[in-house]
Amino acid sequence: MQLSKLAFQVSKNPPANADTINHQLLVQAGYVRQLMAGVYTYTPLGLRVLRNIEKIIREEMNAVGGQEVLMPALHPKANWLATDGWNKIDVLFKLKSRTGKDYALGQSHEEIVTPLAKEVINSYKDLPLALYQIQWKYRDELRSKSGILRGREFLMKDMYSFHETQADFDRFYAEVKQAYLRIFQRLGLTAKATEASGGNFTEKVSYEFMVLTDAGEDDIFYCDACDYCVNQEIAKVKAGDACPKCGATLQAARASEVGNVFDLGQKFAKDFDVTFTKADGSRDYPIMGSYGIGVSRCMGVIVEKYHDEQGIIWPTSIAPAQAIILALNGAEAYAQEVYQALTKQGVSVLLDDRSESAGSKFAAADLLGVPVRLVVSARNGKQIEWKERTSTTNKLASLEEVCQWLKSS
RNA sequence: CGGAGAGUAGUUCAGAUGGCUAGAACGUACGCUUUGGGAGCGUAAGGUCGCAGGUUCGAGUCCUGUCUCUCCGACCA
Repeated sequence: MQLSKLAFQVSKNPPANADTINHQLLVQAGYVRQLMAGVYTYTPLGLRVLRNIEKIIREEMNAVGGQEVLMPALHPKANWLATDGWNKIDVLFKLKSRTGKDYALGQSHEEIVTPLAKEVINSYKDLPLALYQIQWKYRDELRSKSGILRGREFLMKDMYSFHETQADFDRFYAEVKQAYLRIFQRLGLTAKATEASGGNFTEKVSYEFMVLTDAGEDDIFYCDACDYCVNQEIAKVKAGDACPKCGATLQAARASEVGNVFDLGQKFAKDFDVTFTKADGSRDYPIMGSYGIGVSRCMGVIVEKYHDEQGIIWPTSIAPAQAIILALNGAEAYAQEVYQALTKQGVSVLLDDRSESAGSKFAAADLLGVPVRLVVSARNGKQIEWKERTSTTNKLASLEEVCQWLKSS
């Protein structure tokens, strides 16, 4: 990607009306554009980040046996009447066609996936089944806020599993919980599996995956010594209390929920009359689970966690590129050469070939937050200056060395 | 939905007590100069001052309504 041809460029001015870090930096760096409160466009570079996050999630979901589908976002009223969600869920967006028919926009997909799964679940031999998708969700929030952290439209990975027995569900539930922790770790986030209420979904305890950040909206109590963590909304403890698991002192913190897992029991299977034949010939309802990850919210939380005065600092795993080449004056031709060589080697690299001053290019590279900055300058001959975004020092290297380092990173 | 702040050039903003052709910086176009931390000089384009009413000889400025954004709250799978 050559910056001179890029549709959305970095801006010298931070946007007005953006108080939250992720909102401010993502807009200023040109990763997103706001259409209205809680609704954003992802630009070519922003979309790259989103896709990189998706890729990690897909790998882990596929690894636990999830099969990807893409369900509709536009739903008929009937499915939401079946669970009474049409009346009970106040964040459900409802709309009417010009012929007077009622529709809903998907805020989650239990009402769609359950009747869908009914088609393929006949026998215990068809279980377990896990379907997932990565899709836009719509929620009629009273107030959306904090940049891309709480949108009325947001990208979510939602998986739904169906099981023959509670034991099999418990096994899968634990596997997904581990997969989630791996996903967040790969995204550069330290997520705490937090006990929380099941909301409208279930009476049982659910787990929310919380990342500590002041930009979040949840208050949690957690233990530094072990993995105990509980949402304040159901907490029977408080900060300063002894951890019920290990006895250490509990801390209070603000956090953002980046994922959750729910034990749905047989509620939805019963609502949609999904049954299967067991080995003994009797019929039963499958046990269901649902598992969400806020993909776009993750992107926002990552910016909240990884930035400095100069701009964003993307974790390498999801950065829009591995490196950015700055073509300083007198070295434009060689910079092109380096860009072509690295691209040919499969390295994802940006080239700042704009007719900007050196200072402007340095500032843009910092703001964009690409992990490695490669300065190509007449002053260094064929040597390339390597500097990591997180480092204050740099070193000179040959094109071959740079290529090796990037390919192994 | 309650409370607070804000809507003026592509962007960020300035425009006391109402007063003539509404300004700046950045960005953009052209020319010259310049090239290691958001360069300099010159020229130019770019605005129904969110929208709709009203008061007034005269409204970006005052009044009413309305829309939108941000923050706090309520709310939140």
